[in-house]
Amino acid sequence: MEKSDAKARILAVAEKIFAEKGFDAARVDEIAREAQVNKALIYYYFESKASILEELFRDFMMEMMHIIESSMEDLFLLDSDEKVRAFFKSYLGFWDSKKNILRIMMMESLKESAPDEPLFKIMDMLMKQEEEKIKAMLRKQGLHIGYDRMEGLVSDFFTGLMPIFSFVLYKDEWAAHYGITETELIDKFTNVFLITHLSYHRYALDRLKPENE
Amino acid sequence: MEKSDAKARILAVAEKIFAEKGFDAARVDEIAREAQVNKALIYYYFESKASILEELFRDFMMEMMHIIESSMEDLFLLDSDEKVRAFFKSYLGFWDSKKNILRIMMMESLKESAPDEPLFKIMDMLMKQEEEKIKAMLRKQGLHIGYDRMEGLVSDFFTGLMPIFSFVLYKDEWAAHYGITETELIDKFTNVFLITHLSYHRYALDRLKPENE
Amino acid sequence: MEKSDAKARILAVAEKIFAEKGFDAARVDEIAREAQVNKALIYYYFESKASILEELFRDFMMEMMHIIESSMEDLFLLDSDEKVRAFFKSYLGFWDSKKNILRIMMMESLKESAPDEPLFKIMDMLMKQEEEKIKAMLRKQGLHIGYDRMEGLVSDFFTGLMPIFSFVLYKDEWAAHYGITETELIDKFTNVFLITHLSYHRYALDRLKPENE
Amino acid sequence: MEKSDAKARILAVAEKIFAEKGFDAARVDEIAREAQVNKALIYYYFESKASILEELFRDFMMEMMHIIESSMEDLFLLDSDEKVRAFFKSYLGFWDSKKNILRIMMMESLKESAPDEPLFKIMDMLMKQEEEKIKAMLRKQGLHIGYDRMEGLVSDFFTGLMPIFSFVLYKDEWAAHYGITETELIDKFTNVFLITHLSYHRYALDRLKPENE
DNA sequence: CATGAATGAGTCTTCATTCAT
DNA sequence: GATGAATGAAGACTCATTCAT
Repeated sequence: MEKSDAKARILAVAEKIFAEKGFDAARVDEIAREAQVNKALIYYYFESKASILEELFRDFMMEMMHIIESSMEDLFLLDSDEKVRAFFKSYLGFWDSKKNILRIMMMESLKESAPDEPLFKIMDMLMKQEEEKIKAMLRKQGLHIGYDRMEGLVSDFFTGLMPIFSFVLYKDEWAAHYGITETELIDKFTNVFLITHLSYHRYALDRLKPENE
Repeated sequence: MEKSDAKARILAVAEKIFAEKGFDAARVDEIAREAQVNKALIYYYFESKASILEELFRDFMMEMMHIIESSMEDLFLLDSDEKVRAFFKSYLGFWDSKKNILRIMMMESLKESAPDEPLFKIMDMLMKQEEEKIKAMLRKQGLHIGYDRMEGLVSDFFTGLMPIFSFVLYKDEWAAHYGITETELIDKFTNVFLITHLSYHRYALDRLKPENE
Repeated sequence: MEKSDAKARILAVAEKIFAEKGFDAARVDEIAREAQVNKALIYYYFESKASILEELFRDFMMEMMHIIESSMEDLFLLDSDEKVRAFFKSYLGFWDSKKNILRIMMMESLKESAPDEPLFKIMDMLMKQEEEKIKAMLRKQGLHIGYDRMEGLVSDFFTGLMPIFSFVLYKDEWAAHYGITETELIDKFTNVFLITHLSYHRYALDRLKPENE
Repeated sequence: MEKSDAKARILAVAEKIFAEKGFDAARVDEIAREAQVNKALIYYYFESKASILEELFRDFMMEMMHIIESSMEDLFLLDSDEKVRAFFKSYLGFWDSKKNILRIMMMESLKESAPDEPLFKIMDMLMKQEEEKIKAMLRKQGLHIGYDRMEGLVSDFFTGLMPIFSFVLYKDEWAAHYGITETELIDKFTNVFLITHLSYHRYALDRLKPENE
């Protein structure tokens, strides 16, 4: 039940072109040309241009779900700075590999007329998973589960995910604009992210400790 | 040299519609209709649909320049938590008032084919200003100007501006999605932002102090 | 408030082409070409191909209403065979001048998925008018208004209007197929129609007369 | 040489869909779907969409020929009103069973660009048969064959066949529109038709009788 | 026979832009 | 300034038909 060659090509090319010029500026003709299929074939596999986008999103969500369920180690249990940095960089790499779909998603979600916000769906998937880890960790450390869940969410979204997504999406242009190599940029961002975002987790944790009150 | 009424109306409506559906999905007809002007009049004032966008961006940049030069107090010299919070909230309010143009800018800048990246221009304007403040502050405290400028930039952009921009752009949907009032959401974001982003500034500063080595 | 030249031309050509090949087989391109207007201009004046048809129908109905209200002499009060024949022929001539729209209407109304049946609307308009004439006539002759209205309707539609419409629509081909001149054909049809359809009116009338019971 | 199941299904479904939306608006895809055959199979059995229509017409004509030759009693020899009415109703029932193909035929024949007019072919078949009956009848009654053949044709087509066809094609909508049951409608139409159309036959016959002058 | 995939040539409709007044 | 009309060049989508297996 693999996707046919042509269909897969259409999806791949559509993803690329949507990312390049945005959904609305993308042309079905161009997708057909680059995917080397007859334009009508696109409509054999998809109801409309919009439904290509939907399938792209759906596929991505499915993949995300599987990945999140199966792996995604716990950032906060890594026991050395080195390990934390290494893990974070591989995490960045993961999102970097999803760059195109991420870009499309963000462009679409910025429209005020946008629908149910796939961005939030990702967030929810990510959080459900993290929550369990945090709970487990807290239990191990003998702490009560009393943290401010909503604030955690706010932090993870706006000062966690958003910096990471924007980094992935802007890093190339940034590197070019400010004359810095990608490697250096990744290093600096890693520094900065670990200091900023992780300081929230530290803070949240501190708030829970009995001797802290 | 004030903008004529009609022209101003065109710009205002265009900004609204571009923000709602994105530049490419916006229709000149719709702009004309909502602005209550004849479609041809748009072409009397503007060369093309794209040049409406350009003027919108240009105007915004001009305004930003004036605002930055004239005001923009120094977040880091405010001497009480209360004052810092109050200032930050008014800062959020400022960006909130620029929401539409920000939205358009982000949508456009996410296109891989995007041009000179107005986002970076804003960043540059903001930084130039901050830099001077920081230098002044450092001088006053007798510290050498030796901090990692690029890292500061990375931090300010990815963990400062991006969280703020995304907050402004997503807060309504977020509040709706997670069932929280806007006021509460602003509060929580303020908490989180001050903890995360400011911890970088603290850290950067610490790195400079002699006794810190 | 006259229809602009171009719009009128579009309507005229559309009527002709719809009649020639049917609505579905008619091509907007062809209408544009024959009407000597830019194809896009058609969409400046009309929402869609279908709405050209609707306007054609609407205009026709309006015209019918006016004509029916203002004129339409009473066939049954004409006092000599000659006059009846002459009137009937001019009546035929009237429908002949509406041939195109009639043709389109019939084609469309034959579709099972057809909507509110413009054919019946015509019928209703025609009947409302005739009814009054009949009532007046009966009153003058001192007869009770007791005729079977529904049967009258059935007669007028299926053995009155339908023969007339089909005559108008098929007469040319008929004349060609059976090798007869149009004039002769009209004569024969007039004979036949006056014998058949009018015999119903005579019969209905007879039924009402007291001595007839 | 029976039609294969699939082929028969294609023909049946095509007939239904052509009748519903007209030949031009009917889609080969839809025929395939409803007939539960692969679209390509349609092109195995038929050269083109048009040739489905042709086969439908051809089959219908064949059937008509057989029916006409074998049966079709003589309406004018039935000796009581009751019998005439009963025969006429069964005649209506026959055409009602051919409703779909009739509908298609009429729609197609209304196109000005229509070809050889299957409607006239039916007419011719019907007439050839009737003619013989009439001749036989006349001979039996000792009358000369001197009637106006063309006028008879005109009558049979425009005030015989057309009312019957339109009755069959419009009766459902008519009943719905005028709020009458089908049975009642059939009764009324039977009344009306026998009065109108048959009065022509009576008239024609009268004209032939010597004592009639 | 049967089918999933593929395609050329449309077909309606849209849209930014321009013209004439 | 302002407008109704006009237009070229696409744009998304369709459809009868064919191919390969």
